[in-house]
Amino acid sequence: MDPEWNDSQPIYRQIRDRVVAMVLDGLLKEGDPLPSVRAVATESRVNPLTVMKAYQQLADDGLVEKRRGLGMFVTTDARERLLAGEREKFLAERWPEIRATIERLGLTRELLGVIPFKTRGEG
Amino acid sequence: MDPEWNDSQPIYRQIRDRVVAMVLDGLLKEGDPLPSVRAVATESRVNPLTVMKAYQQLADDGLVEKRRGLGMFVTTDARERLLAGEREKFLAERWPEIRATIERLGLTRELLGVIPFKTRGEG
Amino acid sequence: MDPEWNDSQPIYRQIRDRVVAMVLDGLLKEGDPLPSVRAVATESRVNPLTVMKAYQQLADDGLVEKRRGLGMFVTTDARERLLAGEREKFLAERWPEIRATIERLGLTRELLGVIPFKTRGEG
Amino acid sequence: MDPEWNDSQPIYRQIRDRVVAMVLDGLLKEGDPLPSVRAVATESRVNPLTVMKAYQQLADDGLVEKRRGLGMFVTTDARERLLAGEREKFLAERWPEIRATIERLGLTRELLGVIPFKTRGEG
DNA sequence: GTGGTCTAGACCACG
DNA sequence: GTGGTCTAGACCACA
Repeated sequence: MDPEWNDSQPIYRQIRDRVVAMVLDGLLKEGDPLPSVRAVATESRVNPLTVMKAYQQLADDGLVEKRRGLGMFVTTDARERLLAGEREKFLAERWPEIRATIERLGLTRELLGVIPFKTRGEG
Repeated sequence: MDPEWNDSQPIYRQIRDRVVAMVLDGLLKEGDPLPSVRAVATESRVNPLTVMKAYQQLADDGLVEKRRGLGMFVTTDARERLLAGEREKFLAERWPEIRATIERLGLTRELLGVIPFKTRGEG
Repeated sequence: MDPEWNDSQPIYRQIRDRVVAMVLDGLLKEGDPLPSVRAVATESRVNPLTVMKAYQQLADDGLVEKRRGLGMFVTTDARERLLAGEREKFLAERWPEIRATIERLGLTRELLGVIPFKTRGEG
Repeated sequence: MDPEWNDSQPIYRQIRDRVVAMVLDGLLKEGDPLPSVRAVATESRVNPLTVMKAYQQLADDGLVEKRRGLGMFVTTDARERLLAGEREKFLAERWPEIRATIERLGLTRELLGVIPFKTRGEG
């Protein structure tokens, strides 16, 4: 009904991932305020609790810090820590299974599209 | 406590995926019998209903067929149909998100390991 | 209105602390199931979400593990890890301030009651 | 980002406690002026309303008194009344829980550091 | 304005 | 039966 949300994953997870992506892409920088819980809830027509759950998880991960009465802000070095942490998690927890599937299905670089050989800029 | 199961996915899904992998890898060929529901349930200490659900899903996908009183058997051309179907599903439903993650994290072929350029044998 | 709950702390925190205390006191041992979310909610006349929040925190802390469809169970070595972790946290985060207060107020062992000199049994 | 404030307690409470500590430690004596709301707010980069709330609470407790146009001053016998009141509050409201935690964690005097046996001078 | 907590009640997937 | 997610709406403390 709402094309914004993917039904195969909880909404709070998608909100969380969206923020993570924005930090990784540099759209949210250190010290930037996150849109308020209420704002996101209203705009995306989602319950505030759902947004809060996502934000709480970001805070637990140290990606965001709360300032009483003011809101939530991207922490220092959030992007660097994210890159390191998410990379490790991806390579350890997701990639082995994905790679096995790729090989099992006999998929090739032509079908998958190219993955760069050199690291792209990170700064 | 039980390292056999991944908590991030339903057990019946993992059983189903395990059978699919065995077919793709050629460990289960056309006409081969699947291990009995009871055997799998006992050995993996899982509720028989859970195994049944996995097998039922395999039957619904046309990958196995029930023969009354005998059990379930891998159907003809199961591997070929699987390859086509799973490939399509993977490329459409999973790969785009995975690829976006890879790019966002700046992962390279060195870190991921090589993916063959040419299609490997499929028959 | 309900003497069970202390108004100065969130209920979910009190539920969490209650379970922690039961593990430390040996009333809940490795592998023991936690009372179900619904059971606690009904018995304590609290919303299931509130209980869930407490239980989720216990799971995040690794004190408890979820088994799909079965419930939540005390993990191996939960008590030992709790003792170590909670001790460290208490000594680092709470005790310095508490001790400063005690000294500032000029409180003595007579007023506070005795604290044992030797470690009590832990096993 | 600002190590001055502890997120687990409201800022106005922390300001209040800071003044109380200074009185108990003799750094602020009877008749001494409190730093102005504006000064504290500027220096600690806090909303003046927050400082005001802390000062108001101190005034409500009879620890300081407002003199129109001059500011706020520590009242007579502030330290003595504080000692009595805070002691009672601490022993009744905080110490029982703290002591239970200490015993549960099996903490000893060695780990906690020594608490004097005799009452130290009280003024 | 901000986030934090809670309720009542619903629907879902899993075993 | 279990936990998981979500909604709608309320009240609170804090700045």
